[in-house]
Amino acid sequence: MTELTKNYIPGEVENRWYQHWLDKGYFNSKPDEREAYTVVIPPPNVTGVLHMGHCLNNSIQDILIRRARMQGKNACWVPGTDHASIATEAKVVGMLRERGITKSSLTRDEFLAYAWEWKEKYGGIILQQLKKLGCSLDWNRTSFTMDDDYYKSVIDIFIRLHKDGIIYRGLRMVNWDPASKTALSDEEVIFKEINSKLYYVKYPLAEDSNTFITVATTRPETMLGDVAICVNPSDERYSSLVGKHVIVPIINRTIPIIADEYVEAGFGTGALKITPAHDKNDNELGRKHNLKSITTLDADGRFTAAELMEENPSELVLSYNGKDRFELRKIIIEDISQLQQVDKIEDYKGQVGTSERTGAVIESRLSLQWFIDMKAFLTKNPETLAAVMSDEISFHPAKLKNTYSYWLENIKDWCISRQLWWGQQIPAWYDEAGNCYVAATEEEAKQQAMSAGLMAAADGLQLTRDEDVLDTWFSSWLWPMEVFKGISHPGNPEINYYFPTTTLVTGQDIIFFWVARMIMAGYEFKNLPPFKDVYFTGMVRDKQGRKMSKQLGNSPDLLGLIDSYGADAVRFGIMISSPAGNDLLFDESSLEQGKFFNNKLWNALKLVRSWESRVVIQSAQESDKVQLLANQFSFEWFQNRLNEVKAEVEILMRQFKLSEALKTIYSLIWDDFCSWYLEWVKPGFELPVSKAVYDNSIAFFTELMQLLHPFMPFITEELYHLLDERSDDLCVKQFAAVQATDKQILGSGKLLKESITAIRDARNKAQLKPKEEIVLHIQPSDKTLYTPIETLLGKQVNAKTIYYTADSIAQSIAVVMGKDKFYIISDQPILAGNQKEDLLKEQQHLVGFLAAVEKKLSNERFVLNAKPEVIELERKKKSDAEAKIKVIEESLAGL
RNA sequence: GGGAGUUUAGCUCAGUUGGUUUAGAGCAUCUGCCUUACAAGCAGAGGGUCGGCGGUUCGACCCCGUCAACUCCCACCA
Repeated sequence: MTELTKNYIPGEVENRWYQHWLDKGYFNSKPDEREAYTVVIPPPNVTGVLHMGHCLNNSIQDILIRRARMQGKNACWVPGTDHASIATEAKVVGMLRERGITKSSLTRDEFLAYAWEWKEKYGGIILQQLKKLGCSLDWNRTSFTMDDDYYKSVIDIFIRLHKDGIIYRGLRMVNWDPASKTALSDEEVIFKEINSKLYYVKYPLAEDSNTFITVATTRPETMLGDVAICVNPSDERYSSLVGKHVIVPIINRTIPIIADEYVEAGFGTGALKITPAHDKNDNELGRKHNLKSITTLDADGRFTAAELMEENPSELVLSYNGKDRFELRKIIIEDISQLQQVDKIEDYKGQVGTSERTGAVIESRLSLQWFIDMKAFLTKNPETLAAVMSDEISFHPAKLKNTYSYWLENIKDWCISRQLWWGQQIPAWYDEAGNCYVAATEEEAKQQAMSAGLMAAADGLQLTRDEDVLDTWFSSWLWPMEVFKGISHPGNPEINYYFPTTTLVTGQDIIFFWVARMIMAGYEFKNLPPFKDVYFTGMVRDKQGRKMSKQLGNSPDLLGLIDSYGADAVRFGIMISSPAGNDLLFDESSLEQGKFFNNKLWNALKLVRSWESRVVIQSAQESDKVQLLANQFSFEWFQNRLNEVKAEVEILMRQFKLSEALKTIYSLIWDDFCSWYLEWVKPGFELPVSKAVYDNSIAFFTELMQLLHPFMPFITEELYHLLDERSDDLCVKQFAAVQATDKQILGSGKLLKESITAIRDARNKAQLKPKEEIVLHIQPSDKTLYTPIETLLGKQVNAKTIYYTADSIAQSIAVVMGKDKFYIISDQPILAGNQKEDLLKEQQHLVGFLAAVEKKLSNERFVLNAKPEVIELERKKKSDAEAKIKVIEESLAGL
């Protein structure tokens, strides 16, 4: 076997094994007779690069998938990317701008050609980066939400839902992003608190120009679209004015004063200006009161006087043309100030909606868009809510069920059209009269038109296709189905086998965007839940709890981290500090811990491997029966610890407590295996090693590597092969069934560890050097407990002889451990140290404890009410405490 | 404005239906060790009364109420 380097070097190992796994096709899945374990990746944006969030998310998925693969399941993890219409279109537009090309100078097809070119060149870098992390994705299945079949499926679904009346087109107030010039769904709007101003503007009464009504507004730039002033009907300040009129400054339009309960008398001046074209609430009020709507801002958020022309606008008004809304705000306030009609300006903290993608302040804008009637959809698919509430689909953490149900119960219609080119183009055609035909092709649309009798002949028929594309989420809600062609080729063997998928791992931030809609889609199109468990990860933050962001520069370079620590260490670091369902405070020191762990494994390997050349059937030491028994004890104890931990890990994994599971394995390896077991069986310097010790140690080590493999795949695979010559790979090695544990031997191990620690502590305090041998006298409460462990105890505390005694030993260091006592005799002068002080402290503690127990037992209501076993327990506590106090008192008397 | 969650050692978190020794882990800290697998290490140690108050109970970190702080989600009071 090869010489082992001093330290573990991850880089070369990781690339080599990943390639090997690929070559062997271990990640590829085909339907077979085994149970499927299916995970579909939350498709990252095709424009994306790997960041900490992906790292967390995909590490978790890989752990689940690898473990399932090793548990005899047919593990299938599907990779892919999302076309991300807004984000990608913005990227492509930016790229074109750099080349001096504007989008408006291109035809749709030309633009799309550039977009595809961009996608082929830069898209999906992130998938390559996932390989670095060790993700065991089935690359043959890589999907994209704009693949041909996928595209067709989205179109098909649109047509289906339209036919069912679930999709409709309508003129509504929508969230308008002036930066990307498209409508957005409510979920894409993020409200942010900003410091703005509240402007108090005086509107003179038409009936009496000396009287004013003052209106408080944050948006004076929309003033030229005002069509009424509204007050609360019970507001006495204004009751005499309702029904009269005011004159809008600058434009000099005469508008009515109306009353509506909607207005809160307490806010501002209690008078509200109504601008139906630019505010959602105003729009509703406008409709209620039959007011007209005057648009003054265009799609770019710039002023337009187009709808004001019939009012013969002044030069001043015309000069506003083309001014940006924020610039206009300043200008208008200046101009009204000139008219002496600004009463005052106050600072004001308000919420504004911003675009999730571009960050631009959202405008409410009246426009013709496509919607999904969510109420109708959910009435048709009540399982969407019911399945989650009944845990047919389990959320982890479960608290998100509340969030989910609240959203569903207060749902609004989903605006699915986007004024973009990159995406699935809406399959709707319009004739010259404006009639709409929804069909897969223009031919079919024409047929529809003709059969509707609205068109005389095909020849003269001019149809134009809807320019818009569909919301990205309208395609990604089909992801778990269409990656198996479940929509484009329903009933195919793959969808039947892999769907419903097993577990979805995703961020809490897209519970509405994606998770909820996938569940809706699952029931609507397949009548099945799309997955059984959903594991929601929190957000990755920095040490101080701040979000990772480019501006703060606190977002680490993941590939750089993988280079310097190794992928296993990165996975370890991120998983160990990732409590289920909570945000993760990322700290590079946890990666360091992972790296140290790698090194610990490497050193343990070096130790065990160094024995290889010294193996004998039975060592000289072992000819001694005592040594043989001691080794036997070590084997049995560790085997049982291993069984115990395997069972614990099984439970933790079922509960999705991955971080806990990793901690448990980490401690098993570092503490139980390295610190205890290996030290127990380790032969003296350059002494031969018995075959039993060698074989068992290799076998245990191998099992540990297998248990750890899902979390740290590379180093475990490497060590698996370095521990022994193997023809198979750990990656696909199947777990054996978990065996029962022997509580008695675990108890003995615990006693051994505690005894060792207690005696070492006493040695430390007495300043006895580790090399100095001692004689140990044990005064046990039960000698039989010590016989199986005495040899190992002696070895670990460097005792040359062990005696049992019934009496205290003079000239010794006494160690009290529960009801047992140890006496240490050394050739060195013994320092009294703080022995007495420690014993007194312990005594005080026990006396207090005993008092509490006695109080409990003398309370007759306790004896009357508590369960018998609890009372029994208290009695035992009492007698134990008394025994311990006695031992301490004896020791104190001897001092 | 509504809703949810959190509050346990310096930091990050466990703590299963209230009763097993007046609370556990990792990291950090302190002490002693370059002991031939490992100083990226070894052997030890200290540190919290479980956010405050009140209640239920024989018994509360755990259940109830209340107050406080923090976090998140939802909701366009102009």
